[in-house]
Amino acid sequence: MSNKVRVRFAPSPTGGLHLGGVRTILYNYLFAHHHGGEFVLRIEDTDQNRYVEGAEQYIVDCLKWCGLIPDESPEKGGPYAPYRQSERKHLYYEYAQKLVDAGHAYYAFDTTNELENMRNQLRTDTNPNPQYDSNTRQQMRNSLSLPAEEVVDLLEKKTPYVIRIKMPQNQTVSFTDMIRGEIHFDTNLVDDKVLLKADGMPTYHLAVVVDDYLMKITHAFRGEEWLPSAPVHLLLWEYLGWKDNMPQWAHLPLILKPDGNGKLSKRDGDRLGFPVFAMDWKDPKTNDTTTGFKERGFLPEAFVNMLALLGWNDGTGQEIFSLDELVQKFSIDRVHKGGAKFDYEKAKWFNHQYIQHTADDKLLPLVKPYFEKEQIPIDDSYLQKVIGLIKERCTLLPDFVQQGRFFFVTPQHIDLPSIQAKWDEKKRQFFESWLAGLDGIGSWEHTAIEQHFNGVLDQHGLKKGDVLLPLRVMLVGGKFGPGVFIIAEMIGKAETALRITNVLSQL
RNA sequence: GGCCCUGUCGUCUAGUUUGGUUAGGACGGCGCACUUUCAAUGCGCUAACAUAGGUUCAAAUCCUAUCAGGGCCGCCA
Repeated sequence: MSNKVRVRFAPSPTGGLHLGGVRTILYNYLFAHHHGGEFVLRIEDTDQNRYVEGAEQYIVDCLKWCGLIPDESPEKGGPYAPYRQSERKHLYYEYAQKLVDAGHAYYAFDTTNELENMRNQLRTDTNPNPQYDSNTRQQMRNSLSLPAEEVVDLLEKKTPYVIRIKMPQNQTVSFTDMIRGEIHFDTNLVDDKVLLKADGMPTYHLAVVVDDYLMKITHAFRGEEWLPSAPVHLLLWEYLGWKDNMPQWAHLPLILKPDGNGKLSKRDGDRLGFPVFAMDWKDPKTNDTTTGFKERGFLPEAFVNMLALLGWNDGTGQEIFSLDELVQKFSIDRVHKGGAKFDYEKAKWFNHQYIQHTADDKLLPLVKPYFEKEQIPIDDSYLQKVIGLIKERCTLLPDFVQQGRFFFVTPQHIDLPSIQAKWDEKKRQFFESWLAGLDGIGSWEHTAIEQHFNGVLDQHGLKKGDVLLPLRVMLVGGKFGPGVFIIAEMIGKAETALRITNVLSQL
């Protein structure tokens, strides 16, 4: 018997991939690799009404960007293919039927309207959400309440029906969650969930159990919002006779909105100005694009590192981990139980850390597109030097353009007021004579430039602090950037002279 | 409303199993230093055991109750 760890991420391809989803993927990946196991991507596309064009490819792209590549997936295949539930449709009926035969499930013929009527009629202040359960099932139209002949008749007439689980009465269903410990449920309070829909597709409840069994999943991670339906799944594993093969469950804490409380949603990101999806998601119906972490200028390594620490830590205080380190150190019992509010400031801090620790030549291809997008003419080796000079003041990739543009193009907007605040004739004369002597500088290199600059300074009886800021503003356009003589060296003698002359004429 | 989950600085968290810490770290904020601007860096400050009762010489840690927040209650996942 093989004990190989097998986990799966099972998204429904209905839109952008949420932060929480990526974290679930990450924990799956880390757990699998830590234990030398396998990580499976399974697409749960059993709801035909929610089918969204391109959503599956988008998920695959996100996984690739994050570097969390599954061992088995729809595109890659594997020994348990197909990995798309819509392509496994034919498998589920048999199991649903088995459950009916064993008396653990039943046919229900109620129409949508009838269900709605039942809920409306039974709704009271003390019971705002009436369920289809052991209390109400006898009043509904199903193979438990109807005479056997009528059921046969309805089936023969091809009346649409669903198959529901028959929740037992007076039982306590328990299991041990890997991060929460013992959890108990009273079966009287759980409803008869639909297992097989009228269109022949399974619901999540049936599909997750059947596929986890068929795919030999050993550990199942999912969000905490699934906890209430756990007893259904537990019972299904038991009724199908697979109890000994049931995976160990771990219900992950939720990622909460930064302000107030509640689950973090795409809307919160729009409202507060930060991404929630991993990558840009363009809704094919509305054509609206929601910004992703990737396009916002995050490094995938930073994004993944940040997510790993949102609910987990290794107990040492270390915060920066490579993916390999995470694989090595991750353990499910150090996952926090409580939900974590997402902190965008901290997320940016991680990215800043990663930019500092990434070599300039690795940064080059990541930064380059942002310059191209702004149609700034670039030379690779020059850009790489610039990157080295400005990286410490860049938090997100687009910051490089903001911080480095003046290395490539003459600034259009000059912060004149900053110069004018302390401007006088003496300073003008200094700049003019320095300009005139520029050709006297032996090699156009920052130490030589600075030396020459200091010499002229002495002749004019000025202090360095008097003219350095004006010089900076003339070359850069504003009060920012690395050492001013290095900037002069980089942009060249002619451009330096040009910028100074230009600004001088405006003063 | 019912059920389930959770509760340590503003935020992420260490510490809870095996009671004894000035309750530690990080982000943020504030201040200082450095400085040629912006950053970066270094240093410092800020700030928490949800509440109430127990048990105990001693409780963040064990027990009880309360409170608060969250999740779920679809032929969605």
